Amino acid sequence: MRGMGPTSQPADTADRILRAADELFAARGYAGVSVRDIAEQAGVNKGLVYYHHGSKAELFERLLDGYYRRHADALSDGFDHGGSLRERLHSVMDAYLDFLEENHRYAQLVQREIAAGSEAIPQIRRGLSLLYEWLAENLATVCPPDGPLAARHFFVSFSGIAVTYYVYAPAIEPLWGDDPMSVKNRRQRREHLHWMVDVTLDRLESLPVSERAGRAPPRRATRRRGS
Amino acid sequence: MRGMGPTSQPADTADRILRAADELFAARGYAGVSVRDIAEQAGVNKGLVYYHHGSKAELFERLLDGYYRRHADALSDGFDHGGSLRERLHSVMDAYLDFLEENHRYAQLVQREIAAGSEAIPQIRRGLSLLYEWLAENLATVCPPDGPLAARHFFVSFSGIAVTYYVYAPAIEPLWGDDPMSVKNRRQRREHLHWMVDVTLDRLESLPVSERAGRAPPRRATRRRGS
DNA sequence: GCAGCGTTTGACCATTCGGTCAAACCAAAA
DNA sequence: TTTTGGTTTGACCGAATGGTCAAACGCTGC
Repeated sequence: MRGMGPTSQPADTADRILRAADELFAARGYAGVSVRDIAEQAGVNKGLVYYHHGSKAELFERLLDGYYRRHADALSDGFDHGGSLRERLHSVMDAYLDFLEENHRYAQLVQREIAAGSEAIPQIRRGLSLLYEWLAENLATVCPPDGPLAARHFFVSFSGIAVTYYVYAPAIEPLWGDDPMSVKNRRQRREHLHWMVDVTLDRLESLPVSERAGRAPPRRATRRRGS
Repeated sequence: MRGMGPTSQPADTADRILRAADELFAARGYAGVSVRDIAEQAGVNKGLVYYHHGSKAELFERLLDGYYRRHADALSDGFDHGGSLRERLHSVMDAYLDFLEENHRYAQLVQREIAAGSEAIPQIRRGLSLLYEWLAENLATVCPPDGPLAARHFFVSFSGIAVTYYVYAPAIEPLWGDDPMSVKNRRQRREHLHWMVDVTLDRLESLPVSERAGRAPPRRATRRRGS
């Protein structure tokens, strides 16, 4: 690695560039930020961006790699808690929320670039995959394998529910007339999500066994769109 | 308006440009698309983009305006259904899903540009505001005014849960090994969301009245993050 | 036929983009 | 002191960007 070189602060410069890129990419998206912007934000010569990180694309990739590592670490911390299914679900939810609160730029950054082709962003897919497979495995005992109550739908719903808050926070604020990222509101949000997990799990556990394994999911009180 | 001019197809050209911009902005984001790209996609001279729509920013604004109108129309269709609270909630959910299915590019487009400053995108705020105020009003009888079960949290959760699917569809596909936008899966998703509405409403309606109005929300079976 | 007018075209502009490079820099090893 | 090698700088490149414009086009009413 390029660490601890003879002069001033080599790794420090590379890191300042990375942090500047983090802020700008999250705020304006990959295409919305120029290398000049990044260099200026980092207080550094533009050429240094290429010296330390190769290119704009490679810089972006390194940024995502760092996030992916932290994401995977945070989730696996949540995964290897023991206890009942309910306790494990709450552990993972908390781990996910911890990660999102400490890396809320990640959610914005990913969210901005994911809508296009996810082809070019394997880190994101791998990150999602971890959570998806864990959930599919752990919900197998209470969810039917197919239909609207299959684990894969709860994966989308609960990861969506968790991420949405942090991604849309700047848009939510004017609606609420209150800062969604305040300590009080973040704690309330956490309680809300745990309540949702409990309510959902309660209902799933109360399903007749026949409806958990069969292909015909419960349709009670649901309806189609024609009013 | 500039409609029905003497030559070839005036309004048609403006519309083709708008449609091309729609596709490209949704796929690559505002900054990721050049006016040349749009003109090429529309099969039209670049100058015409400026002739018909003024500038890139103004073109984008018109696009959002059109979506906002359709969004507002779709929602108000769902709003003025009668019946019980439960029936009205399902109507609005269906109206919202109908809109998202017919305008899935809107979700991607909005989602891409909302994370930055929502300052410059008043159309988006107004669109969200319609749904937020309707929900806050209609949930007032079953939700406490504050705390983790306040209507505003359910607004974020359920709009998030609904939108996420359509925005992340390209990223979900490789995970599922199945196309989330297929007819079968979209119908399943709809049933899943109605199930979530029912489960949530059931629990809210079973809350003791004291917990619906008081400032202390129920904490049963929820926990803090330290495991 | 001809004027009038909305539309279309392609050349053109200044600016910014991602990226390169030779030269200068500077602390530590010799 | 001189050499060394990782680091920093500013000038520079071709391509692409958003935007402009005078000229050409083509239909309609006269």
